[in-house]
Amino acid sequence: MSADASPPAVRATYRHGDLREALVAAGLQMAEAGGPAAVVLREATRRAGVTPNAAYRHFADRDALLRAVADAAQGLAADRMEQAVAAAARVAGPAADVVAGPTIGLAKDPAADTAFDPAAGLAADARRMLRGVGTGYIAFAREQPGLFRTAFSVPDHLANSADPVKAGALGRTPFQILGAALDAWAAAGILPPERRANAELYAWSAVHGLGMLVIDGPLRGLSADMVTAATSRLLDMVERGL
Amino acid sequence: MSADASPPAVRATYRHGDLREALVAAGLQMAEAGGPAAVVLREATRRAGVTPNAAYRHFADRDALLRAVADAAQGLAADRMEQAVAAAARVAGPAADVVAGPTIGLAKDPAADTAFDPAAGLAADARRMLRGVGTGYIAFAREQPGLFRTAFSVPDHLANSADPVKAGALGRTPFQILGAALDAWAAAGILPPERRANAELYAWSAVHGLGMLVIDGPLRGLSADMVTAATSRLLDMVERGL
DNA sequence: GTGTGATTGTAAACATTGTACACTTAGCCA
DNA sequence: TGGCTAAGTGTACAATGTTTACAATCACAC
Repeated sequence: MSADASPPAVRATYRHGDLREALVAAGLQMAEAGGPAAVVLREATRRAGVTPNAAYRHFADRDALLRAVADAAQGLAADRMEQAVAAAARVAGPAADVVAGPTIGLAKDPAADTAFDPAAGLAADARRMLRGVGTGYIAFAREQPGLFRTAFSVPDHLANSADPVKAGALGRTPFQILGAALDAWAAAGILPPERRANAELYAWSAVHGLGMLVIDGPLRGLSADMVTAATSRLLDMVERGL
Repeated sequence: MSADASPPAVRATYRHGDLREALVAAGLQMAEAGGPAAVVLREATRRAGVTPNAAYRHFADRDALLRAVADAAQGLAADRMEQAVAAAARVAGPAADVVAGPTIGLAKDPAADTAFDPAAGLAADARRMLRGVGTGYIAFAREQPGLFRTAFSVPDHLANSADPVKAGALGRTPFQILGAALDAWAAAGILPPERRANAELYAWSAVHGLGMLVIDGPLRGLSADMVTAATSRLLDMVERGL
């Protein structure tokens, strides 16, 4: 806690330049270290080298600041998820669409095998994609518990799930990334149309629940290996049950 | 916020009698109204008719009080779950040998049963029980969002999941109630033994995730019907995927 | 250029909170 | 009866969110 990143932030000009951004950035730092409760308005202004009240020119109150920080955190979560999805796709290699790692046996049509059946290829891709989404989500929860809690336990509405302020570098929000994976499932024919509606909720619920329980719920303290295994098995359950 | 339950609580005796209990009770009230963040130590002492510092004779700090409140809230959750489990069992009709309540040891002699296929009866009972657990959990989240958040998002360890202080009136903690339902699944042969281990985590994750998302996550604002439907479909997924 | 008005920041102040330290009261037991 | 000790009180302090009044600056029409 001694030599922190930002120096007292002495500022020459009267105007800050982009105080709003600076406050959110400071908020992210604090959220990273201590979750949503650690996002304190005065400290944010301090780090921005500004008087406490200056924050009120950009945010109605502390809660508004916290929400902005939460949105930014969701963007970071989206980045981590995109990364995991990309990694999962890459694992497949150039040609082989063989199942990755812990994917349990769920082959539908035993006729289709390696390369010939295009539908099987689509299905394998879709499964990989969804696993990537879940893996990335849990990875973010484990790697950045403070940001995770900030991102996903600050009250918000479903209607805002696609708000661009929550998007990652690639322009998609976590919810949209998940939705895309489920669309892929539907397109590949492994998710019956009648079950596509609201499937986000179920998949998200499962993974979000694990994330919360792992980082600050009754399941805290599980070893990394246990969490990895649990994630894998949870995803198995989702795949089987969707 | 005007005429609150407890009068200023004027006290004749110097000793309070059971201050600890009074503080937890006050904390529960506040948690009910505003979640964990609303549990404020000074206000609790105020409601108990006592000086702020008196609380420090019973709790190391605000966090210790909050944890005690969370434990009590888990007990209330357990009560709601037991109720739902019992209701689910009752639905089965008088013939069923379903025993609600804390009875976990299932019938040992499969011969004795009303239906023809005893195994099928056991399986149906087990499914009903698990659905009851999930339904009760979500019902608690919806009926008491503040208590739910307090109960299940205050950091704790898995090792404490069976701590009697978290138990409901029937003596079981939420985790134990869930575990009993899964035991019933295993006993009925609908949960392969190799999948029984840690199955609590997956089932809990799914339902807990839905609970969190519904009450103060991105899914807040869904109508009651939508939540009911989502709960049912989520439980379908769990049943299919466990 | 130069006023003029809206933006953005500052100054001072207040109620509330968690918590430490030193004290008092009263229940209990030898 | 006397004293030990648990349980409450009083005072105090630093920190936080937030309000109200004021000052500096930018931006732009003239």
